[in-house]
Amino acid sequence: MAQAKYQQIAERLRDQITRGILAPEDRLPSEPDLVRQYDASRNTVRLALALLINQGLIVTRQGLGTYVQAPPRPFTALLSRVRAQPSAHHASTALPVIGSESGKPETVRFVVETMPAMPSVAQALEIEPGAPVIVRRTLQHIDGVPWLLLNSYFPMDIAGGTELAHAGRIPQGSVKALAELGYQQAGFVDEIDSRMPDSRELDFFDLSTGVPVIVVNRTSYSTSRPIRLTRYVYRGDRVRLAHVVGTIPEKYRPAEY
Amino acid sequence: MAQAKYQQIAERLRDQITRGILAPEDRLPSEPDLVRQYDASRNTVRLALALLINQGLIVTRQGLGTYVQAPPRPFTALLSRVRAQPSAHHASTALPVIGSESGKPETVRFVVETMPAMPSVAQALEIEPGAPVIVRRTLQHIDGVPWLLLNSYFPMDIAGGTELAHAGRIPQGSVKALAELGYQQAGFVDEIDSRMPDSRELDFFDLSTGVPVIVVNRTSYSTSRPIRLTRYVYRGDRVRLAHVVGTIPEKYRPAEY
DNA sequence: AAGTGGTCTAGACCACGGG
DNA sequence: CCGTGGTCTAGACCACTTC
Repeated sequence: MAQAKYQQIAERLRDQITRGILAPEDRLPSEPDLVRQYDASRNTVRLALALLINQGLIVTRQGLGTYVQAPPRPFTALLSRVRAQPSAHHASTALPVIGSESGKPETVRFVVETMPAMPSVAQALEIEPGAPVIVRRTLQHIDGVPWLLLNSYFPMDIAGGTELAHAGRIPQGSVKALAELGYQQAGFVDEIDSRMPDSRELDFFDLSTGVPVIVVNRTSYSTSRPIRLTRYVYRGDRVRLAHVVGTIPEKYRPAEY
Repeated sequence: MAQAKYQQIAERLRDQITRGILAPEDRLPSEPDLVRQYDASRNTVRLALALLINQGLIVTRQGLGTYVQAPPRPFTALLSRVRAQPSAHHASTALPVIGSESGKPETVRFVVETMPAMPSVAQALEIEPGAPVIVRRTLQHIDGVPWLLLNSYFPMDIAGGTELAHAGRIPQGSVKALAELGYQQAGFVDEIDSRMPDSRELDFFDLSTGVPVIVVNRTSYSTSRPIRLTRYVYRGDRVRLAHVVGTIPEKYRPAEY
């Protein structure tokens, strides 16, 4: 046998999906049907389905059936827009959403707390691991869909005792607040990763298996030191990052540019 | 029962990994051991392990055992470096690699062909789906590790019959080649997605389940029209994208900036 | 040869969603 | 109620790695 039976079944089903024989939203044959169709045990059929689930091609709904996943990507977060004058770079709390069809992000939860720095946070902020940092956490929905988990980390010696450590919302934005504290932002580095969600992210985004998350780690610097780390976590199935450099023809620009 | 048994087993094992009781590279108990330890059937144990595999936490090696996955991320691709003068933007065939430890990318395969445009390509280039486009395909390794799948698509009316359609390597780069054809690049848009790999990508990168890919779609424009679509596909477990804006302190800059 | 994970079977009961 | 997917069991044989 060249290939395992469950892989053959998965391949046949995958073919039917990519060829359009099974269209998005269509129901696959039930598991007992597939057992008869491919002369396999139910466990083998489920192994085949698990492969397709992990590729994000299908989803199962208990009591209903198994369905071809329609890939929806309505939200685009604007990583950065670069034109001749770099002073125009935004640096808001969350990356702006572009595209006309989606609604505005709404914050469904917001907390400020002090906690010991995780290793990755400590490394970015150049402090000792476990040293206290101020964390501002935001959960955001768009049109009722959870789309963004946002954590901002500030070194204790910069933000301790300031409005960053206590205030709920900061109207003028934390970049301005940092500038008023004497830490003008001179630049930032974005590091973009993709990985599978942890249990917290799985829970908040209500993700099915086979959906990764996109993580943007934005480290902001004054002229001499790191002053902030902002970590954006997006669901990979609904969010795409955009990044515009130079001049592009007018008609290709999303409305909000 | 509040939670399925296989989920409880997975949770216990996940705890041991995150707490460091099971360190990276450590071997987990064998499946028969776990069967005894948790009083479950082997299939249930394997369901638990499948969860952790899909989160990228462990890997199995037939005949050897199951091991805690060490997360290696040695390669960083530079998406864009933005300073005061935006003319300094690179626009090479592949995004440059930064960081001193990794070797140089080597092209292991390179082909040029003409084929009908897939819908996503047609949309980006503003041509009819199925219309012919010229595709330049590159596979790249770093230190023997496959890291990049790169496809560049050119509209037929621009690149047809030119060196872009025939030549092997283009020494001066395709951006310059396009400029010599009268299509000076005025700007580009990057759209960054994350998803699970398809079978081609799985095969080239030799990925285990639970590892997503990062896709960068870079559409380049002249002053009036799209002139190129370049699609970069990176493995999510070894590659991170970087993006630098403004001025950051010298010591934080990777060597190649 | 022995131990590991990979594949497969046959059957059971449960939980959910809809008529 | 019935059909759907979700969970679980017990046992079998195969393929790979090491000794």
